Amino acid sequence: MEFQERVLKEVVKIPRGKALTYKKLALKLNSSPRAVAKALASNPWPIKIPCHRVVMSNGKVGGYKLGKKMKIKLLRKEGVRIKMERLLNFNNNSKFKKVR
DNA sequence: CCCATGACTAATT
DNA sequence: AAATTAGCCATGG
Repeated sequence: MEFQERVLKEVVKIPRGKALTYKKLALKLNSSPRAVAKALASNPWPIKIPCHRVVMSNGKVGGYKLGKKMKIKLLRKEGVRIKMERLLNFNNNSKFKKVR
């Protein structure tokens, strides 16, 4: 199974209004955050796959194929609160970052 | 096969 | 607190 496919399979599991970091994805896939990011950057279906729910480990939103503006807009639309490109309530150790 | 390139991170300055 | 630096690993040339 291709690496990118493994990444996307995980990404689709992220619930609405929540976010996962590149790092956590990488750990789960025994890879590196950079490799994960690269896989998402070449995401063939930026609409179908919710890759906007993958953020940086420091709480900043990180990049997006269609631009940060769009990424933030999508997250906000799902109820995620963001200030200065940074997610709020980014302080828990649960599997997914709970926001809202 | 070798090398450069990132939607990144952690440690250091 | 912001900027640099050194690792990271899948991918494409």
